[in-house]
Amino acid sequence: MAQATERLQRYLDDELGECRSEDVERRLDELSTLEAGLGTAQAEAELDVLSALGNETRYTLVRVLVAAREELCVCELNAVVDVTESGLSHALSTLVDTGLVEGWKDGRWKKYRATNRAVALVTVLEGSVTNDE
Amino acid sequence: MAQATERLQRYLDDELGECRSEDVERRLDELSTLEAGLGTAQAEAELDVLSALGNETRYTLVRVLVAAREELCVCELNAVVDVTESGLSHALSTLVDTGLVEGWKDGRWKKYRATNRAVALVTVLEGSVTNDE
DNA sequence: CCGATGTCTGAACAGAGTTTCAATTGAATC
DNA sequence: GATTCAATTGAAACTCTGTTCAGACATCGG
Repeated sequence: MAQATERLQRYLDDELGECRSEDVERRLDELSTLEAGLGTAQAEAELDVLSALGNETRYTLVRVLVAAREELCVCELNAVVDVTESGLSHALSTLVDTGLVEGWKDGRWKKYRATNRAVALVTVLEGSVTNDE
Repeated sequence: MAQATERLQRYLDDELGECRSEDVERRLDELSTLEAGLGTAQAEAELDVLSALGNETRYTLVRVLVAAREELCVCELNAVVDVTESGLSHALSTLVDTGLVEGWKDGRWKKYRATNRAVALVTVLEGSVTNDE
């Protein structure tokens, strides 16, 4: 870290023309402020959501549920993904934990539907990734 | 899968009152249509974006770059995350690959800034996760 | 040129995340 | 109540990903 700070000093020296150690301090402060931004707890929650979606099985499930615009039974979802029934159950469980999906029992069947959060994310993602690249 | 199809038949039987094998076929078709939705290639690209963001180091970098609203030097980003210089480089590399960040050389320094895609995603994510849960 | 500095790349290891298997729970039917 | 069926749970096996280490490449100043 000491090494890195020296490099930052040289960089700021380049940028500002000159640079005292107090300038380095200030910049480090600014950077940690940026990092703090929203609370740590929230950032963690967001990260959980992202890593939940960042898996083929789970993302497929979410996309299907969003596209369906209605609840689907586990036995229907089973036809959509290529995992064991148990694997499907695990996947749905973490999706529920991250608030991307909600499920309830209906007789001996269990149904799941996408939450608003899931709809928002999938929508933005599709819109954002369509454009470039 | 044969087992699963039988279950789906029983389910549709429950739902529709009665159910022929052609009804099962139709439902399976509908489900695979939902799954297909947008092209496979696009879904893969989206998945890449999500798994790129679903990592603490990379997500922190993106959040900082989005919050900064300007380009930052690698030597500055190094102060924000807790990885080796090499690790930082790898992280930035996959972010560039997924179109979340763009970088260019400026003399002997290298600068990175968030893309519109990154801004859109982080914004929605923060908005969506703040509300409930 | 030569050394120093900034950043990147590839291979290897460690660790985390996914999937499966086996066993269990809860609900419906007989 | 016993049985069947839908779905879940926990643990184990396997896979994949993230990080580091070592070395390479490019740029700048002497």
